[in-house]
Amino acid sequence: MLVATYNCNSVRARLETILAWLGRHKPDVLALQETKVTDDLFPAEAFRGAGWRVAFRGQKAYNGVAMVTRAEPEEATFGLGDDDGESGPRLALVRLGDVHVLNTYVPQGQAVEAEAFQFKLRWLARLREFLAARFDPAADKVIWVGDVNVAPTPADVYDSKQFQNHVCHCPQVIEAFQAVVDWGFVDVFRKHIPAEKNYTFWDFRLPRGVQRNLGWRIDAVLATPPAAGTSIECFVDVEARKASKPSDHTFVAARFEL
DNA sequence: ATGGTGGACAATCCA
Repeated sequence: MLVATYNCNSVRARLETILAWLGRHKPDVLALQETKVTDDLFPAEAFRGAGWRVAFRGQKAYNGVAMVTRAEPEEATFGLGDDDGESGPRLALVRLGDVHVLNTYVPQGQAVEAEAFQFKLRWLARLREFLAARFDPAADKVIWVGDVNVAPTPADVYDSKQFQNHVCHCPQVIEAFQAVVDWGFVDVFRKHIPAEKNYTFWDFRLPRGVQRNLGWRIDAVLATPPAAGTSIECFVDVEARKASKPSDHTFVAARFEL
């Protein structure tokens, strides 16, 4: 089973890029974040016409998640389930047989002194509760992918010192993220890819940022031990970030013997 | 030196 993730920064603007990647890699699941479109305007027919199933939950201009799958999921749900739909466009969960694939777009947080940062910390705490209420990490096969907006170690950002107070790298956010991981996840990305200058995101605003590799690892692939134990590879499609009309993130994928 | 670009969507907001 091949599971992939991509923060597309508008599914409509990146539709051809996404369809080309699907055709090339034929994943079982592609998790998308920042689709930036309401459900009535989501380009579902473009995916279905190319032979894919797609489930999505979005809103106008911001956020939005989608799950593109080869087979129809037995279940597809959205949101953390503890609100009035606020978290829907940030979390998708599908079940394919006994495998659960979770897709999150964790709030970015804006600045450490902003209310949005407290919302981010609470959101991560709520995610741990969401998992604990539904799964047993020792028994259930759960694969968690997505834009987690956290670079959890100094090796996960090109200049760790410069970003000590950044919402994606400061000690408070790393602690909040680690609490979710400690619920029961193995870092499948790190199992296969060395902790040196291997990133998934390069800021649009830095001149030649990709060529200079001024990146961050803020897109994640994690899994509970019963699923992580079967992973055989993980890769970042850096070439896709260099193509015309890229997102600032790129595709990350992992293969499991599931 | 606190910039830069990209997307949505219509003046800025978010990243």
